[in-house]
Amino acid sequence: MSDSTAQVVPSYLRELNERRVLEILREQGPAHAAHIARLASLSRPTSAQVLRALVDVGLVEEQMPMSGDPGRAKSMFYAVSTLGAVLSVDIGARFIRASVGDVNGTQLATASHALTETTLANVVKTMHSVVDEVLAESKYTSKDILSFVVGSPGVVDREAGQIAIAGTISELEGVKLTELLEKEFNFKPVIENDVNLVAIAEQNFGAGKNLDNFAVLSVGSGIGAGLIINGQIHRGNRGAAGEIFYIPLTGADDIRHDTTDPSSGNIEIFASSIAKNYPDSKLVAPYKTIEIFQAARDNDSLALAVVANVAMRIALYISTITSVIDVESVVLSGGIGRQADVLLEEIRAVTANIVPYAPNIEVSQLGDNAVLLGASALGTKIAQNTVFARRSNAYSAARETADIAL
Amino acid sequence: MSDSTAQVVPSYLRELNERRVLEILREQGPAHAAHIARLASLSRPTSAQVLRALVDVGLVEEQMPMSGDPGRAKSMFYAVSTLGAVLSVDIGARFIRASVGDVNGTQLATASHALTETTLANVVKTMHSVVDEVLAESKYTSKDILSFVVGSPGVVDREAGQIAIAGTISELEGVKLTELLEKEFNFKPVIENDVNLVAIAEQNFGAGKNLDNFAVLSVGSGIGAGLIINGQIHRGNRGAAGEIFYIPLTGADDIRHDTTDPSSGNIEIFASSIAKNYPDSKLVAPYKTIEIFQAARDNDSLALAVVANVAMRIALYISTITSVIDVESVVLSGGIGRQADVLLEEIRAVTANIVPYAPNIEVSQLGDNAVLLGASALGTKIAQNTVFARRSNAYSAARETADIAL
DNA sequence: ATTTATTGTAAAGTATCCTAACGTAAGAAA
DNA sequence: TTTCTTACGTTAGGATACTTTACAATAAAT
Repeated sequence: MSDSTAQVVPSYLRELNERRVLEILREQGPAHAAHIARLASLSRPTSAQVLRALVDVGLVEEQMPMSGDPGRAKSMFYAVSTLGAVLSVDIGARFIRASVGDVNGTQLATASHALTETTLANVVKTMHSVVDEVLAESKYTSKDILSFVVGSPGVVDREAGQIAIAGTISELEGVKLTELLEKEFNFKPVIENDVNLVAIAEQNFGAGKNLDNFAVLSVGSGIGAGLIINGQIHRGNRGAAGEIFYIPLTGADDIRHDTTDPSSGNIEIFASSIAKNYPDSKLVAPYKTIEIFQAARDNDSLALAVVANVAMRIALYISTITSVIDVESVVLSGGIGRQADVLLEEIRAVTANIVPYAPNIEVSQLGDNAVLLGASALGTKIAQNTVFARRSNAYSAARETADIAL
Repeated sequence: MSDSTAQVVPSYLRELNERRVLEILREQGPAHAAHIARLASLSRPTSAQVLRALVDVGLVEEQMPMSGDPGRAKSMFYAVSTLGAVLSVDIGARFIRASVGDVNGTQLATASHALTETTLANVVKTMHSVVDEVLAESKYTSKDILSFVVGSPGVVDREAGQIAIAGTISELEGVKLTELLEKEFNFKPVIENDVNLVAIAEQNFGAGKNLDNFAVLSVGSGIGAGLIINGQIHRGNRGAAGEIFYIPLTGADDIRHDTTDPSSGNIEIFASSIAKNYPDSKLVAPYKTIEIFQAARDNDSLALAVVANVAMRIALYISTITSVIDVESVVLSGGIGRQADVLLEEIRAVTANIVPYAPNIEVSQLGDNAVLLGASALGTKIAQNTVFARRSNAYSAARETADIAL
């Protein structure tokens, strides 16, 4: 199945060890050869040799002796971060965000531009302006781009490079985004579902840092999930994994039928519909999601009723995800999900009532840039592979492209 | 995450190649050295050397030159199958089945004994009798056992080696099955959920042979799923993946509340409840599942109504699984699922109506022994690892135990 | 000032793989 | 029948990679 047909030759060992050393250098920071040798379980001579090779190729920088620890004068080795730029873009329904980072994952610039209208033309135009801004701020130019990851709502068809069920930005539907953006930006983008990127972000920087199996449940104008299974993002056979709003859940109909509504309105509509039962509420129409949650924190009766209903529906989806794949943790994200601190206890209680193995349920701490963070984590991996592959032979380059699945 | 801390040394290459050659030999059958060299992308000298090492260790057998093909006289190499026995047991609600196979996956003996009452004592007793029978027939003794895989209903806690939600055999609940069976049979068993084993069976011998992502939906006295994700069985964080009967699906309540009923009765009960609306039906109470399906094939009105209802509910579960993990295919199994040929078209239609990315839906062709086949496939892998590890050094043995996850 | 700890490098040894070349054998072609 | 072709297995040589051992260099500790 996953048997590579590539030859297993001695040079493969060296490649494995070079990748290993580079990764250690990136994760643990600068170190000298003997230290690397210990971390990588290599002998000192081999460690030095591997480092020399990485320096020759420009992936690692050597800083000549400086004092510090006991022992003989020794060089420090750094993973080079100036090889090029990692460009990330988040196409949201209301904002387009972008960031530029280096190969080691450091963010250099971030920006967010409002998306005034959700036409394709305007999406592209806004992308240009926000990308120009972050590139300028980062001091990189488009020629330095090593990877270009774009987060988008909808189901991403990776073969065709297009969006299938775009939801909140319906004009994206059926557009060959890869092709289009490659023309626009002169660099082939990797398109990825936005919730999947949030999951990758949580895996790298958030609540999923040490978890092999968890889900991100994004609740906002629509509802969707991103799954990390066995330490890897799970896209499914056609990229439609996590498209849970199609599940015919008892009592969850209003959430799920709301997905094509660009406003995150259905909470607001629900509030209107039950408002008359809560005359003592201080909330007044038109109801706004944020205000409702704020009022709930102040124990407003209408707000609490609305929030309880949301909690119930979120619990239903969490229960479903757990029942199918039994994750260790579910992280709530998205416009509504990130407000879920008010209803966390309720969600936990309802979930525990439905399923025997309730997961941990937490609220994302990553903020508005979660998609960008994920895009950038993915982009960093891609960039590292690209750079590494440049100096590798054909045989190992083939292996790497296969690995780019992340 | 999955970074092994083990050293990457030259002998690791040899190990990789030895495993590769052995696997080729097991899958493709006997071959001579030059042929293996081509299949494994090795040079002829290396191929010969690897084979010699495997012969020395007893994993491979060499048959001296025989005439036939063109070219110089050449030895044929066989993967040795007489290293020991792979024992598999399927604890079902009504039957306990067992089989003995060799390391290469060939079944040597199979038997099935009725489980007269579902007490723990009787389960153990029946296991003994059926195991004794297959061992005797296979000509192996308990000393030859290399792996012992037991399929059981319920959620398997692999740490504790016990069953959590046993469903159809409630007496298994909370029993430390690993410990108990090790005492009884003098060999430590690997306990695995029965539906998971069906999934492994389908992956190895059935509809999932070339698929990386598919699910087995087992419909019988209860309902459950087994998931192959990324080519691997997915057990979930606590072994509860696929326990889908907890999902609060609209209209599926009767199936899901039936799980503790040891008879596969709910179809029969449903038939009784609507029988009065179908006076022209030739079916008479008490209704039997098998008879209902048979009658449906003859277009009996009551049977068709019952079957349509079952189809709808199955479609709901398939839709849910697909929405969460987007599998390529769903294989129907279990007492009712395997009768689903009558309702396949209906299931497909309803599913396509609910979800945008409906999977292929098929009926299992594996028959009553599916659990055993899966247990035996899993057992074969475990046994191969055990045997291989015996001759390996400590460093590689550690790697293998980690891999036994399958 | 000496000892101790630790680094970097060189040399030697071992393991792995490959290619090239050779001898052998069997069938095909002349 | 003899020669050619094909294919196998093996040996030899060369390349790569990792380890261990040994030793010089250096800074901190004694």
